Order: sequence, then C-alpha cells, then structure tokens
Amino acid sequence: MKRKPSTEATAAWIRLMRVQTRVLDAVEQDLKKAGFPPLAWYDALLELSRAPTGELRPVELERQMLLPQYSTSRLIDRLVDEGLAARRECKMDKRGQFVEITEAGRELQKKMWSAYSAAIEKHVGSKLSDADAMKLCGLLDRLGCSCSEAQLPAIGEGASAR
Amino acid sequence: MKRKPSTEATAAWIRLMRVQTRVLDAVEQDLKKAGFPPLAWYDALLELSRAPTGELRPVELERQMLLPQYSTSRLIDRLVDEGLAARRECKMDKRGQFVEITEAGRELQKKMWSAYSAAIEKHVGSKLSDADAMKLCGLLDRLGCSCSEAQLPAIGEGASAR
DNA sequence: GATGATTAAATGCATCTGCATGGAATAGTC
DNA sequence: GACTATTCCATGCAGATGCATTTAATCATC
Repeated sequence: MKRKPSTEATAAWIRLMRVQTRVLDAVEQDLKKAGFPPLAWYDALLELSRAPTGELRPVELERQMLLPQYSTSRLIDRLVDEGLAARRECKMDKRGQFVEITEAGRELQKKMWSAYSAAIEKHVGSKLSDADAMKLCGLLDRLGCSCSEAQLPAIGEGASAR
Repeated sequence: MKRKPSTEATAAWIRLMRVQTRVLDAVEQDLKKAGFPPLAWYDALLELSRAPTGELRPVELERQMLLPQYSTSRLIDRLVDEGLAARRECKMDKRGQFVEITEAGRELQKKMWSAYSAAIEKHVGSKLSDADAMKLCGLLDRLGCSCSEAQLPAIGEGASAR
C-alpha cells in the first residue's frame, strides 16, 4: 500500500498546508498589530450578530464554528469576561443557556471587520483575480468533506473556523 | 477603507481556512489512530533524514520547517526524549549543536510515510485529478508570499510546515 | 412516573504554545 | 584586545488546547 498519492496530489497537500499557515499568520498578525483579539472572537461575534435575536445556544455556535465543545465553552467565557457577550438563562431547556451579543460586542465586530477585510484584500484579494478566486473556491470545495454552507457570504462578513 | 475585498476573494479566504483545517484534522486523526506522533515529528525526521550527514543545526531545521525558534527547540527535546534523534556538540561554533537522526528515527519516518501517504491519497488525491491538483498548486502558489522551494517533492516524501 | 440513555455545558489536568528573557559564544568595530 | 552588537539555543511563565470526566436536565421506554 505504498506509493499511493500522485506527485501532484502530494504537492497540492503541501501547498495547502503551507499557504494556509502563511496567509492565516499574516492576517492574524495584522489584526493583532491593530490591537484586536484573535480571529476566533470575530467569528463568534459575527455568528451571534447574525442571529435574528442576537443570541445563540452554545451548541449552535459550536456547530457553526466547527469547534470542539470545550473550546466553544471557553471562548464564550472570554467573550463574557470582556463584556462582549452575556450568558442568559434558557427557560425551555434548563441544561442550556443563551449567549447574547452585547452592544460592545457588535461594535467590536464591526471595527474588526474593517481591519479584517483589509487584511483579506492584502493577503488574498490583491493576489488573485476574481475569476481565479472562484476557481480556487471550486477546487477547494472538492476537498471539503461536503463542507457546504455553499452560498457565498453576504457582504461585510467573513468567517474562518479555526 | 471599507468594503475592500471582493466577494470572490472573501469566499476563497474562507474556503482556504476551512478546507485546510478539515483536511489537516482528517490526516492528523488518521495518523493518530494508527498510533503515530504528530505530523511535525514526521517533518522534522524527514528533514534530518534528507540531510547528507543525517544531522542539521537547529537553526537550519527551524528555517526548513518555518517554525519559531522555541518551537523547534522543544520539538527537538521531544525527539531526543523518544530516542529518535540525538544532540551532538558542534565544534566549529560552540553556541550551537547538531541534531542527528537515529536509526529508530529513520525507521519511524518510513513507517509514518506509509500511513501518511495513504492519508494524503484518501483526503486529497482521491478527490482531485492530477491536472486539478496542479491547478490548485498554481493558484495556491500565487498566495504564498514567495514561498518557493518551488520544485515538486521527490517521491516518498511530504512535508507540512505547521 | 421510575429508570437508563442521551444531551448541554463546565472543568481538572496534562500538554502545548507564544512571548519575553537569559546565558553563552561569536562577529564587528575602534 | 576591550566593547558592543548579534547569533544560537534554552527556559520561565501565562495562557490556550486536547482529553476525559462531571453535573444537571431532558428524553425514551417501559
């Protein structure tokens, strides 16, 4: 069972690992230099702000963000500590709770998007034509284990799942 | 300076983050289930085994693997603890040292490649034609901040830089 | 409506990471 | 050759992560 993957497949694997690491690091660094928290915080705030009522169950957030349960739990801790979100009792299911984004949370999300979008443009957009970006999407989607949510994101957004 | 990146660029960014995470996790899980250590160990062992003398300076390893200095230092610690590599004195420069791969290290690298290559085939190769894999390489390379080492890897290898 | 299985969320513990600093050797400058 | 700057590597510490377990509530079945 040796010599399985083609040279091309192996090369693609290596590129995928390297380039993602590079680009992610670059974007995270830009955000950090601008004084912002990690991208995961942005993702969580975005999900919360998108929710019609501004609140989600931790389990839902977990599924949206593709994060392990304990990781979500602790991320929420930090958001709450910083006053960006608040835990609310869940009356229908007393095991659970709701996490609600605060006004400060909404503001931070918007401010971060400004820096975040600039970083995306700098490290991705400026290096690829729109047509090529779409080709890249298509190829990457083939690798995604049915990771749909296929639609392109609405404007003013962005997510990362990391 | 708002609304900078195109929808396409943003979509590509999201795919890149998500798909890489998914694929990496899948491959790491396969390796772990087969009882192997993390991919970073493989990368280090591969670099060492490729060196003509079977030894490298930590600084060189660091550059090859694109890892922070302290991270390399601790990775070497673990390899040495497990008997996969050994530290050797460096006589030309007494600040430094050499790290030499052991026989056990070479064996582990080969065994891991067997599982690793199968995982690459399963999670990448089988989902993309060779032609598409090359297209993907081309697009990703455009994002790499001049992350050359452009040549396709020789057979029986693979690296990841994470 | 009691009982066992399942689900929601938190947390203790060991490990890993990032960051900053430290010590030791070398290189550069005058 | 003394002095400063730089390079190589290790490490203390704080925070983050993975894993397993715990607590509490709900569900399913009888």
